[in-house]
Amino acid sequence: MADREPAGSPKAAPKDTTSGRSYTVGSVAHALHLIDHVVSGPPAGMSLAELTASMGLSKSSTYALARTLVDHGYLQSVGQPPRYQLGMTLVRLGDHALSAIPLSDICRPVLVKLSQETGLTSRAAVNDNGYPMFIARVDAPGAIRFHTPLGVRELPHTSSAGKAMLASMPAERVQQIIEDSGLPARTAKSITSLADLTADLEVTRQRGFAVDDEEDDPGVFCLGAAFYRFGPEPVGAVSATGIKQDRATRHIEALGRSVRAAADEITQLLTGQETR
Amino acid sequence: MADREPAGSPKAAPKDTTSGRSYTVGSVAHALHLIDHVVSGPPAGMSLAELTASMGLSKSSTYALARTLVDHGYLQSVGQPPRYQLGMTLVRLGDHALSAIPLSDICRPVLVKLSQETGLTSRAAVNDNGYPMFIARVDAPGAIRFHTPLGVRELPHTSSAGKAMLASMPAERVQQIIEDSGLPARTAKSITSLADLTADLEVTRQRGFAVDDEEDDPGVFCLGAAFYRFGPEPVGAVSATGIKQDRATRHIEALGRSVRAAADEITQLLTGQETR
DNA sequence: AACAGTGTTCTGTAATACCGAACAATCCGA
DNA sequence: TCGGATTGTTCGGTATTACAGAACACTGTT
Repeated sequence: MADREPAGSPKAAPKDTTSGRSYTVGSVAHALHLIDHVVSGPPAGMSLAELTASMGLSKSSTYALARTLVDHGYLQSVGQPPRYQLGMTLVRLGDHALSAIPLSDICRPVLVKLSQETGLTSRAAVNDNGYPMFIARVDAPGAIRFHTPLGVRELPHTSSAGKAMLASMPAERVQQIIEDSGLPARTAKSITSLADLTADLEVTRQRGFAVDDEEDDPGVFCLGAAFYRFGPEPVGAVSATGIKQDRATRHIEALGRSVRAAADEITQLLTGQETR
Repeated sequence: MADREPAGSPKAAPKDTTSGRSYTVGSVAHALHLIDHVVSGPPAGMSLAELTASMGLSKSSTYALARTLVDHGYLQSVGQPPRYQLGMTLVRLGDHALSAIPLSDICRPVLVKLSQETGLTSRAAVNDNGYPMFIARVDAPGAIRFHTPLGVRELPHTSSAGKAMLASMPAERVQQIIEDSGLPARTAKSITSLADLTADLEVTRQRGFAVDDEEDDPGVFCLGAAFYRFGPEPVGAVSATGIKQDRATRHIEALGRSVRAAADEITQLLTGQETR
């Protein structure tokens, strides 16, 4: 998020070489921002005019950037007048990047089973310095599609996967992680004090799984459990997500046991056989 | 495919402003090529020195490009000395791009069933001007992992998905597609003449599914069937992939019926309910 | 220790990414 | 049917900056 220009001044800061240089290529940064804007734009895609407005660059420059990205398949322009949306190259690269994480392949069949058992959307995350970074998702057959994209990190203290991982870490490490992330409130129910968090983690340990009761998203309910390979530091966590009102999320104990079992199965797969 | 430079001349063409300008941003193109090199490099990642060698740029320029990509999560540098590999942003973007294609969500459960029935890796592709562009993949539980990334196009005449789609197109349209793609031989068994292709498509029509018998990859066997929405022009195709020698690929008729049934089921889902 | 590799930082300059304006091609409502 | 407003595309000129090259820091090896 710490970026160069908030697209405020049209002429850009002329001499920002104050102290330390940044060693980044400006036009490339512009291009990647362009992609970001397409992502956060409407699904139908964005017109050049819209992109130009959001970029803070001239029309012709935006055009050249978009052309370059289209030429390489990072964007595709559909229709006439063209609307820019994400291209197939990104699908290819994302798939490739995912396949480099053997964990995602290992987790997927387990998640399929978990979703069948619970009727919920189940996901797996790797431990990214205390943050859960999601690398696999399996939607339940009839379930509502959640907006839970892969490749994103959630907060350690508001997600069930995050709390599941924190619960099996020493208090010192938890504090270190929270110092980095802070305890921002995502909803009214979010945990915002270290004392509350440690209490919640203690409950989590005794219960065997973590609960996120509308702490990250209003109306969304999550259960999570961590899995391991060697020491107590968790490798990652699985989570099951549902709507709070659904009857499927009533029997928390039973669902929690399923999540716990799924995590244990992944632990088994990781420690039993060699990953490679 | 029509690209600027095959990275041949190290200094690039200095004055290519001969007739028509290209309207592309050079440094962005460099950055995307850098990503390409990381993709085709070893899974462990590439060092800066290796990248510099493959890029035809100076070390410092390559460094600046890599830094920029790392800053945005397109690459990640692991270890010390750093090795560059694909980053999580690409996972996020790829997932986002895929989710913009509703077909992929519709196909996945059908493919799961198909893989369970056949024990093969099953995939779904959309019709991209006659080329099959793969948007979903489900590996069979115990199956060998094929190198079949999503987001890539296969050739119309060497893939079972491609031939399945061609088989339900008028001869005129087939010819038009083949004029674009040509009939390059991927293996010794590949079809290389239009006469052979039309004969094969006729067999495909009568059989109800397409067969790729080591025509795209030596030792790899594929069955495919197209699915539809409105007219006869297919929307896409499903395919099941296996190793030629496996006993699983013996009973071609039975497997073909499963593939055919899966495709029909998708057609049903597409025509029955509204996609959106 | 000296060396042969790395990756990182620095400076000048030539190239080019950017802007602004003009052009073309649509889609409106009048 | 016609303007008029909006879109996308093309075109020079100039100031910015992306680039090369060399110097620096760092690590492991002979």
